[in-house]
Amino acid sequence: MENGQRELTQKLMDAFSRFRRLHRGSPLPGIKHSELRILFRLKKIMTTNERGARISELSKVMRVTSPTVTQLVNGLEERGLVERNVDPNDRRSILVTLTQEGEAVIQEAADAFFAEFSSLVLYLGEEKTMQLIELLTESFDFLRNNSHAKIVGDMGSKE
Amino acid sequence: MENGQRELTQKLMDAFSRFRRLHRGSPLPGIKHSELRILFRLKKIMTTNERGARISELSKVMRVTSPTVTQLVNGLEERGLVERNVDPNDRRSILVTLTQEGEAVIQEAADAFFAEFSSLVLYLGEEKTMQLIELLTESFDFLRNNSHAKIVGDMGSKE
DNA sequence: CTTATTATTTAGCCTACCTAATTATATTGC
DNA sequence: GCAATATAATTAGGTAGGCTAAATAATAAG
Repeated sequence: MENGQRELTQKLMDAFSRFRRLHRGSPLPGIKHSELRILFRLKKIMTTNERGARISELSKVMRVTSPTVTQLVNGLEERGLVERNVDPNDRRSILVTLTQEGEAVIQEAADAFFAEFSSLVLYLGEEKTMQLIELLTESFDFLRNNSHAKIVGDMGSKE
Repeated sequence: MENGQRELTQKLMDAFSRFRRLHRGSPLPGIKHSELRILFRLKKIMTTNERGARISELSKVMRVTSPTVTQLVNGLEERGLVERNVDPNDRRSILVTLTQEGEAVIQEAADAFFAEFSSLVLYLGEEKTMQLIELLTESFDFLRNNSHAKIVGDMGSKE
């Protein structure tokens, strides 16, 4: 591989790696990003299905395993942001629903979340923001279509 | 907030969220992604400075804390991929160097590891890649410092 | 009615980071 | 020259956000 290209590749990798860490700060004190993702998903699902979402449904749509969803729901349930109810039609399943408190947190968090990104948009300016969006999208599409499944896909498969 | 701005923000959030999911994965069996990043960095630094890299130098350039670097170097040292030596000019510092085994691992891993990203670099081209790196870095630094108030435009001085 | 399948949970582990405090050395101010 | 301060690295312990394998419970299939 040519030298300049190797260096560019390395810098890009580093940039991606740092970037991944951005999602770790909590947008709202007392609530984790992963928990917020559950709440947002739940809200979305409940707009078309009032009965709530099954663990497996959340797991599938969020692309995480069900034990992961279970844990997150545990935390949210303890704080009264969601509720668990056995599905009467299939008692193996549980239906997770948002409580009023959960709704309130979503409202609050959405604003904080949005504020963070919108301040970035202001900081970068319109032109750079559009560039960034375009480049991310382009990269996403390329990597998705070329999923050689090395860096991007599995390869983390435990042996 | 103005409307176009709001839409830009929304798009940026979407792009980030989609993009983040792509960046997962681990390197070759027996070596972690984070360790490989150290090795690559070390190799690069050693091309211009044979004496090796200080922990603080790696920490700075990789934008992780020095305890993190220490831990990673520990693991690599145990497996004989790097060596620690006290800097004779400043005995507080240690100089980390690649061993032959480390070089070998890099060789072995490099093609597989770089393949995905380097194909992206080729796809985007040099100019767009550099743009992307810069924008990601800028965004990272901004969001990390999380200073919503400061919208000062000092866009200089990277690295 | 036994067996297989499915949904969720429990237990325990992993990566990739972090902060606070400690240790060892260097640098500065008097 | 030496006490105070600053800096480099390490140690100790924690966190977020996952994961797998095995256990539990309920349903479906033969």
